[in-house]
Amino acid sequence: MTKKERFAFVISYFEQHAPNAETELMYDNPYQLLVAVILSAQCTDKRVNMTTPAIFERYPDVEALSTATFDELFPLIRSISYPNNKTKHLIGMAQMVIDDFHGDIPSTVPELIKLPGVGRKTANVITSVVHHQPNMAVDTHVFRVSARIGLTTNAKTPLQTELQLLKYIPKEKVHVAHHWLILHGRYICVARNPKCGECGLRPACKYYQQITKAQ
DNA sequence: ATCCCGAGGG
DNA sequence: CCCTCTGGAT
Repeated sequence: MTKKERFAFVISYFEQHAPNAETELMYDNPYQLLVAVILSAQCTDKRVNMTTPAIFERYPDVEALSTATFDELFPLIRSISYPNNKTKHLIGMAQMVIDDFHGDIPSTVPELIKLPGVGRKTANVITSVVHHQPNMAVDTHVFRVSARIGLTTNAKTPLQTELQLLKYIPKEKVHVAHHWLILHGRYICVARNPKCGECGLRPACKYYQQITKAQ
């Protein structure tokens, strides 16, 4: 099976059997999405969603967040990963948006990456979800699932995965493909003991071919 | 013990 | 390239 055929199978499969999410990041606007994605690093969506309502109530917009103090915000973030870093990042992000971007959340990857706490993955999520730009955010799920299936070969960094995926996924499908891979990784192609028995991608999956061949 | 929609710094 | 940050679920 060529790589092109593999991509075609995966895209076709997901178009007919789109995975549905049990929990997803909650947000009502770009500001809330940016905060939620910054908080989501090495943390489940469910846990992020437990913290964001209080944050959005206390800091309803980026200007309010820019005036927050560390001691005020920290307790609201205390129960998720890296609360120290994330508290500093959120306040720094809000201040930079106010000072350097006139209070508007930037809409391009190079601008977003300048914000504290915002790396390539987060920038790709914002531009993809909010502005429908054909950018592929590569998180731990997309990285693992793509490698297992064989959509990527020898990808050692998220950037390599991103570039290899963009080469074969039509631009208009990048956004939805990102979501497919995330959800597939979260519920089926999990890191430990992937549920190959429930996976419809078996005919196109390199990992499944290997483990069945080894029997 | 390993993983979760990573980022920043060396 | 590496390391550190660092809480909760499984």
